[in-house]
Amino acid sequence: MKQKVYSCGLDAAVDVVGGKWKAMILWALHTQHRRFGELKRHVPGISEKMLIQSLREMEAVGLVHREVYHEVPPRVEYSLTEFGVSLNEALEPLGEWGEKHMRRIAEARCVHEPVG
Amino acid sequence: MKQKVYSCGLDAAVDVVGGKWKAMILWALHTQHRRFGELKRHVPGISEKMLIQSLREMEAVGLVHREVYHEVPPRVEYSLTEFGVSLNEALEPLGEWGEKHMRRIAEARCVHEPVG
DNA sequence: CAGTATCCTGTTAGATACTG
DNA sequence: CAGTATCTAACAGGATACTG
Repeated sequence: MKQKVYSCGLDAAVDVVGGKWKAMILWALHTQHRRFGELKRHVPGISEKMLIQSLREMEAVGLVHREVYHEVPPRVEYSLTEFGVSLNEALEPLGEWGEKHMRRIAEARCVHEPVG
Repeated sequence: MKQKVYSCGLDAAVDVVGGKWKAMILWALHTQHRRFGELKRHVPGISEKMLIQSLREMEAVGLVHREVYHEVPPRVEYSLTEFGVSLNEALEPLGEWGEKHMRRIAEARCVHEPVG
């Protein structure tokens, strides 16, 4: 990957939480730390591939902490770092906005193909 | 497009501001209304295709208003609706977060291919 | 349980050329 | 100026099968 140059803060933020799943994963971690399987249940529709991929990227940026317990069966717990918590807080207003206008958004985004 | 069902507010919000450009376009409109060409200059790197496409989608959701002036040469001005303004406000903390941690993010996201 | 490894597809976005 | 049209590349993401 090339040197990234962001043109504004939003650009950088979107680069980090962008994609279909990261914001939701972050949200799922905002109260407690969770195991891989737990997360999978908490983010409905996500595949194992996308879950681990998103987690790894967020771990690389320092948003998420991964703790391995060497037990049988294996246990791995994911949690937010301080950095992750701060991002989550920054994301909160957006989440509320989406919540509030969900119906309107859903309606606007499903009537794309005119009937007939 | 199928009926959309969002699993949370963030999901819905990301569906609306997602992609590479929309958040930045919204931002570029947050102070004043702007013409097509102005926007292009204000969102560095965007192609005309992506600009118009993003604008149209945001117009369809009601975030952006498009005003055509029948002059020669043609003039079209884009501005935020009330709805767009509210989204922009919800986006502000995220923008600030990105601004604050830009360097860290850029560093974390460019060292992907190990040397040699 | 917590992943990896492939293969495959649809969508996103870039390039280029053209128009009212 | 403000777009449209077309083609193509790249990537995100899904499906499926396998592993320590």
